[in-house]
Amino acid sequence: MTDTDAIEGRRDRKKRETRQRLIDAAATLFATTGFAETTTVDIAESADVAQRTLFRHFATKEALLYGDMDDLRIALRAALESRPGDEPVLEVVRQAVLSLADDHQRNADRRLLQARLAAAVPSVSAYSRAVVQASWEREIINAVALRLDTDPIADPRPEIIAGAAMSALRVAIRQWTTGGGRADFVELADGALSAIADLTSPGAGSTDH
Amino acid sequence: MTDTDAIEGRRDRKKRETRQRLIDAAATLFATTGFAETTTVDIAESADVAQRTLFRHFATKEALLYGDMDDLRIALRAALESRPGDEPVLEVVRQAVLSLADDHQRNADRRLLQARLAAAVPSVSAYSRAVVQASWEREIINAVALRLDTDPIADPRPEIIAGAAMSALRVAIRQWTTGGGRADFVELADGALSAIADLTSPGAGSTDH
DNA sequence: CATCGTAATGTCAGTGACTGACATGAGTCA
DNA sequence: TGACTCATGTCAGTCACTGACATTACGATG
Repeated sequence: MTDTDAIEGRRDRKKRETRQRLIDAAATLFATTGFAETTTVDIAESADVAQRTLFRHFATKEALLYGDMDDLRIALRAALESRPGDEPVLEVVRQAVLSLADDHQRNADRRLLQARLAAAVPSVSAYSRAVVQASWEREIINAVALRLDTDPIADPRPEIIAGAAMSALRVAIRQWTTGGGRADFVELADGALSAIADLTSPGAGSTDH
Repeated sequence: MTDTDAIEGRRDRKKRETRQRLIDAAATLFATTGFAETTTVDIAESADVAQRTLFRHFATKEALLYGDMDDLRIALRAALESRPGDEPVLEVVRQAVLSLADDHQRNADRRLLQARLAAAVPSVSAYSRAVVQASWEREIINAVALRLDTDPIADPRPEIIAGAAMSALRVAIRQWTTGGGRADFVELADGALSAIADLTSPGAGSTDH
């Protein structure tokens, strides 16, 4: 189905399982005991591995909380690449953001935990912004630059479009989190994204109080 | 001149001086020895205080590197508030970003050091994005919301405009840093900011490869 | 199936950021 | 001068994270 299933042997499977046990153990402990209150030794013991093994799988405690985010970034990239080449850029970005909506609905508990900890713990907030969201932003920048046939280093437009999109996404995530994950993420995202389109067509950049 | 000079006594002055000595000692050591290679004990000794005193002034090692950024945020706010009420929002944001340009030209060495460390050290990058830049972004969001007479929590437009502006600012800072601080920051910022205006008038959000 | 190389994990002993508790001394104010 | 406050010093501790080395489990190869 994907491209990473090149006949996985027992060794690779065990490694992947250990990694997943660590992620799940961490999420459970963070949810019940709190982020700061949970030590990496606690998590390692709960996953039945040595602390050293934990740090071979994850560089930081924060990375452990967001351990399942690589899949999400890959899904985002896939969504960006799957759109027809002549589709308007904003629509491509919209579809990409909506691919994240799907995930949030399916993994609501985990995403809510991450969002709540990001709101409460500075180091988690920093990781979320500077690592997780920045990686999404880079995917969008590259995809937009490709479609505009431009150099994302010299031309600021891809980065600006991506920045606006990420802000819309953050608004949607915040509203979704505030509502306890009960609201329809697609609606929220569409609402925020439409504000970008409003900027690009009417003169919303001028006075209108 | 400002509003924080409510007759500063000797005690407050000494506290401020200690804080400044820590900032300068840290910058010097970071520049000569490297960020990771410099310990907080080194910095404290270089500033002739106890390590405990360092951590009473700054919560983290990263905060120490960006210890002079509060002034910058205050300047940004002042720039946002000083613009006439009927000025177009994008022009207000432009003036605010340009107020940061002034500072970068004046404190080029310090800003280059911060930018270079942010590019090289993950924890510094995270702090820069999630603390420093996020605080600027909040200032812009609030100012834009005020001018659009809208609620920045419910209405996504202020946050999206601020997100686009922050992306433009990041592009300008990156280009300025890449050029060793020799380029004209105002030109770079104007170049990046004009890409926002391009989005709001012509149909740059559609196909145009 | 025995063997050998390799990759994952365990063990152990650090380093260094950061914190709480308590002591001290300088600055301020009556 | 004397009481009071607040910045700082001292000290001991916790915990995230790392390097070095030993060990065990896989997997390929004869």
